[in-house]
Amino acid sequence: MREVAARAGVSIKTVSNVVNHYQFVSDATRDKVEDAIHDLGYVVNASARTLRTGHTGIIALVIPDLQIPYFAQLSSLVIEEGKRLSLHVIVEPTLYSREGEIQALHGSQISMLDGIIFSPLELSGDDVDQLDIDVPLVLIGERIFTDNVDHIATENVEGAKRATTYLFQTGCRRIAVLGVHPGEDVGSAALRFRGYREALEEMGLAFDPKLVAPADRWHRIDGVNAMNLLLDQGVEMDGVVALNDMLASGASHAIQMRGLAVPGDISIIGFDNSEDSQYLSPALTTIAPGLEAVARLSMRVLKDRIDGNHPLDEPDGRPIFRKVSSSLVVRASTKPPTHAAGQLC
Amino acid sequence: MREVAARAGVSIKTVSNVVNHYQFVSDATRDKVEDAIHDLGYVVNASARTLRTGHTGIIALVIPDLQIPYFAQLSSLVIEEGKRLSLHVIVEPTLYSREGEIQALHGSQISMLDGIIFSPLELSGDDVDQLDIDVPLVLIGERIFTDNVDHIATENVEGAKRATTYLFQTGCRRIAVLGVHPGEDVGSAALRFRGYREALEEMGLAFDPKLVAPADRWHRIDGVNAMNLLLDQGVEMDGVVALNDMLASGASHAIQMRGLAVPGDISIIGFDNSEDSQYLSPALTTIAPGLEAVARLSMRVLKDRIDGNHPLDEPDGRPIFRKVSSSLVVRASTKPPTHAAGQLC
DNA sequence: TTGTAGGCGTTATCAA
DNA sequence: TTGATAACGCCTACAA
Repeated sequence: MREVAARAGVSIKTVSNVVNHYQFVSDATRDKVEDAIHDLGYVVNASARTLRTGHTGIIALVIPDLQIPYFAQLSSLVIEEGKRLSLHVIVEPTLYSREGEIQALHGSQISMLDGIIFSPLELSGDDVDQLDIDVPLVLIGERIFTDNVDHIATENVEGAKRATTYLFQTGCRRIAVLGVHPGEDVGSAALRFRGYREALEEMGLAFDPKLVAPADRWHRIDGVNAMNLLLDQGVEMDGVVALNDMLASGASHAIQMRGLAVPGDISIIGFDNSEDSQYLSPALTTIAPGLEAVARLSMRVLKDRIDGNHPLDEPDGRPIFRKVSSSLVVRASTKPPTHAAGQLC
Repeated sequence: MREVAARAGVSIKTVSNVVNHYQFVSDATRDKVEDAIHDLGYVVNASARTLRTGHTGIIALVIPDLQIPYFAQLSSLVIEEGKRLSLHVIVEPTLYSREGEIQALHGSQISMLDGIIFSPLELSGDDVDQLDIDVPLVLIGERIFTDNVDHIATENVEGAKRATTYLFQTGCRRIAVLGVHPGEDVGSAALRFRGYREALEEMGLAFDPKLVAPADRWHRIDGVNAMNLLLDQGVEMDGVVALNDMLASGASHAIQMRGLAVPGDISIIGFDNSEDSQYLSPALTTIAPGLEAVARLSMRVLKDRIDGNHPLDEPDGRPIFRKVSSSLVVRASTKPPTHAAGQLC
C-alpha cells in the first residue's frame, strides 16, 4: 500500500480511501491511484483489514455430513448466498460426533469467524449452554429448542403428516415407517415420526409398532437393512414412509430385490426431494423441504446479526424463528390417489 | 493477551510463548499462564497472528459443483485431511463458469488463502498463465497440462479402458459411450473417451460413431437424455460405458423405462464409484478412481509447499506429478465374464 | 479533498 | 528463561 501511495504520489490514506470507495476522492487522484494499484498488482491484505475492523468475512456452516445429498445441496445454496452477501463459507462436517459439534462451536477457529450456521444433530435440549458463543449463531433444522437463538426450521411434522396422508389417499392402509430414532423427542426423526402418527390418527388407522423400523443413520444402506428387517419379519404392509430419500432409495432397492413391485405391491414416499430422488427406478414421490429458503433466510439473518442490524427487518431485535414450508412432489413410487380415498379425506 | 499476562504476572511475550508451545518456558510459569488463560477464557486472535506470520491457515478447494457426489465426496475427504494438517478449507464451486474459475484463482479472496487446490473444468491448456498465482497451487483431475504446477491426476484413460474391456469380457460387442465432449482433448471426458477407443482397438472392435452419445454436463438427467437419444435412434447395442456414475444412473433409468433389462438386454458400467452407485437397481458396476488418495496427496503437497518444504519428501523441489490408480468394482449392472471372452483377452 | 498519528493483537529480535 | 519494543498493513480520528 505504501508502494502504491509512493507511485501515485499520494498518502497511504488516500489509497485506502480509493480502495474502500470513499466518495470524496477527486477523479484525478482516483485514476492515479488505480493506475498505480494496477501497475503494482496490489491487493489489500485481508488480515490487516480484519485486525482493524474485527470482521473476517468468513462464516462456518456446521453440518453432520457433506456426503449426504441433503447437506451437499444445503451447503451449495449457503455458499451461493454467501457469495451474494460477500461472506466466505467454511464447511465443517461434524461426522455424527457430539465432540465435533462442540468443537465447531468452541474451537479456536471461532476467532476467525464472523458467525456460524449450525445444523445440530447430536446436541440436544440439555446443551443449550453450548450455544452461548461470542459470534452470531443461526440454527437450522430441528433438535435444539431455545428461544434465545435465531432459528430457521423446516416443516418436519407437517411434511411427514402430508406424506402419510398421501399414501392413505392412494389406498394404502398398512403403512410402515423407516428411520425412526427411539427415545429421541426433538430431532428430525422424532418430528417426522410424530407427523406419521398424527396422520394415522386423523385417518383413523391404528398405530402398529410392528410397522416401525428404526435406523440410527439415514444412509441408503440403512434403508436397505431396515426394509429387509420388516420383510424378514413377514410384516404385512402396502406402503412405506421413509424419513428421508436415502432410506427410501434403500427400501425401494430391498423391496425390488425380493421380486416385489413398487408401487404395485408396496408404495414408497420419501422426504427431502434430493436431486437423486427423481432418477430412482421408479422415480420417488417425496416431500420437498424448501432448502433454498432455509439457505437464504439463515444466511440473511446471520448477515444482519453480523452487521448489528435487526434480522430480516423485524422491528425488534429478538431471536427469529421462521418455519419454511414444505411441498409434496408426486412421482412414480406411489399409486394415483383413489377416488374413494379422496372422498374419505 | 495483555490481560492474561497481567493476571499471570508475566510479560505478553511469555504468554505468547506458552500459547505457541515454545519449549523454553519453566513449568511454573507455564501453569500460571495456562490458569490465567483458562480463567479469562482467552483465545488467540487469528487475524493478528495472521498479520504477523503471513499465514491464515485457510485454503480454498475450487471445484465445479458441490452437488455432484464425486465432488461432495472429494470435498469431504479434503476437509478431513485439512483438519489433520490444521488447515481450514473454503469450498468454492465455480458452477461450470470459466469466469468463476478465474475469479477463484485471482479474486480478492486469495489474500486470505495459504493455498489452493483446483479441479479445473473450463480452463484449458491455453490458460496456463492463469495458473501463475502468488499462493501454492495444486491441480487435481485432468484438463490443464503444464509442468510448472503440482498435479495429482486420476487414471482416466486407463480406467475407461478397463471399463470397456470388462464389458467386452462379459460378452458385449456393441458398446455405446455416454457423456462425450466433442472437441475437447484434455478433460476427463476426452481422456475417458480415449480409454474407450483404445479398448475397442485392442479388442478388435470397430469404432462406430452412432454409439457415441455426447452430454455437456454429467448429471443424471443428462444420462437419461443421452440414453433416450440412442434408443430413439434405434441404435443397436448390448453395453454402455457411461463416463460417470450419474450418467450411468440416468441411462439405467431410461433403459428400464422402456421395459428393457439391465444387464439382460443392455449392460451398464459407470465411473467414479459414487456412494449411490451401490444402491441403484441394479447396483452399478463402476470404476473407483481412488479419491482418498487424491485428497490426501493433494493436501500434503499443498501443505509442504506452504511450509516451504519439498513436497512429499522428494529430494528436489520440482513440481510433483502423481497418478492415482483406479480399480474395477463389479456389481449387478453387468453380466458375469464369459469364459469365451475371457479367453479372447 | 487529502495528510498525519495511533493502535488493532501477535510474533520476532535482541537484550537482560 | 524472560522482558521490552518494534514491526505486520490497515482504518479511524482528527487536522490541514
